[in-house]
Amino acid sequence: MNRREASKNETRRLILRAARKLFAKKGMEDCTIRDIARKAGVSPASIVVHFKSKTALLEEALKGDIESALSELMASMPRDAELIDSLMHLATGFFRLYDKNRDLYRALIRQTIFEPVSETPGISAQSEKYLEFLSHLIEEHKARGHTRPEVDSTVAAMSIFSLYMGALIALFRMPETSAEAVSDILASMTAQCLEGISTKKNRMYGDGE
Amino acid sequence: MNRREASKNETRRLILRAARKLFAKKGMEDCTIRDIARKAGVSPASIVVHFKSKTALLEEALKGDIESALSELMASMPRDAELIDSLMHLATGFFRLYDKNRDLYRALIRQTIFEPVSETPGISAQSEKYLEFLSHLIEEHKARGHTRPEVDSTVAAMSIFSLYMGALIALFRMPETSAEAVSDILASMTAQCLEGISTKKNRMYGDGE
DNA sequence: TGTACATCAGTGAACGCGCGTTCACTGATGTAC
DNA sequence: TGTACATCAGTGAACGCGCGTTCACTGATGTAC
Repeated sequence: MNRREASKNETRRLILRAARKLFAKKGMEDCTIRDIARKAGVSPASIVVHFKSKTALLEEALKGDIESALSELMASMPRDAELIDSLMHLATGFFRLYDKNRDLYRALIRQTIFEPVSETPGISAQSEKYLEFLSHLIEEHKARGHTRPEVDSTVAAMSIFSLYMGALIALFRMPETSAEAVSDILASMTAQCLEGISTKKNRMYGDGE
Repeated sequence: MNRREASKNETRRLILRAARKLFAKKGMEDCTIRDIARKAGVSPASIVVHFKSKTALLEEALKGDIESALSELMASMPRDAELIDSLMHLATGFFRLYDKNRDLYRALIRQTIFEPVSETPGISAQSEKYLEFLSHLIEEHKARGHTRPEVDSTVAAMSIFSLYMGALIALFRMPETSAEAVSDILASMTAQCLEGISTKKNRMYGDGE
């Protein structure tokens, strides 16, 4: 690495450090690019050169926390547990993370969730990774005979992710509700989804059993 | 009603009409409050008096379409159908509505979905109404013996709504994907959720049967 | 019914703000010879 | 190794834009007597 590149990275690092502090302290809306520039000791124009927009900067600023949370959660997965327990381990872990600064994570998710995938490569890659992990988890349970063999694990992963998103919306929409309460709701929904809603005689499974 | 009130309503109506046209034509971001004021023939300040913000104006502008779509869909529900068919009737109906102007509905949902309930009374009331309708639908199927009696219909309604939201996110995130394709994905997820994911021996239901 | 006053919807211009963008520039660093 | 030039990260000031807000105001409408 060049000296030039090194100093570029250093500037980037300074900006990110200032951004993390200021975002955490004042929230997304209440701090400006100029504030962050001042704190980082760089020019506002420099921030725009390094990061496309304030949203992109927020994305980068929080990326590390999200990634390390995900790694930790994956590493601390309960072994040989029921599927519901594994899923709730992951979900509650994320809720706890978001609960540390709801406003900030709400801002992040609101800005990114409805954007075309191409606009938010960072977050998209993380979601994709998470979905794949869920999918593998289900395949694993299938191998152990705990999941119906005719279940498409990709579809199941998307379903579980959707339930998680539904709970996340509830978390952000109801500021007075605790993360634990939202976890409990999600647990109910997930359990129900795993067990099924229709009666036996109305189900199509079991044909091949 | 006073003449004063009548003229107030008329102004409001003029603003909404102009807003609907302009929003539909240019999208949320590309038209300003001043544009709408000009088209409506009123002062920009007048819009702010009538509506709290541009987002609130968008909400009001689209409210009618959403409400009438919901009424129509409820009225045209297939009678004595499978639960999955009823659910997909509703979901595809909404997807078709949103697909008429994805950018506009994306803007609406993005601005409202993560806000505290108190900030978006209009949309919140509509979601609430929809959730209740789903809940009743499930109770109905329970009475017909097609839904497991121990299923909590409120939780089930939230689950189904979450799956719908997940599909909606997909619709907005993937501009090149058709509404039909998203409907198909949702159908898979919903069917799976109704039938269950875990194997029989891993299920807890049937204790009381 | 008529008059005198109060109310209030709407006006239009101005304000301060943050945003992304632009631009000419500086000066350290890299590179070709 | 030394020199002369090219590159490019970063600067700081300015721009135009849309936003919500403010303000003194106008004039039609409502109301009290």
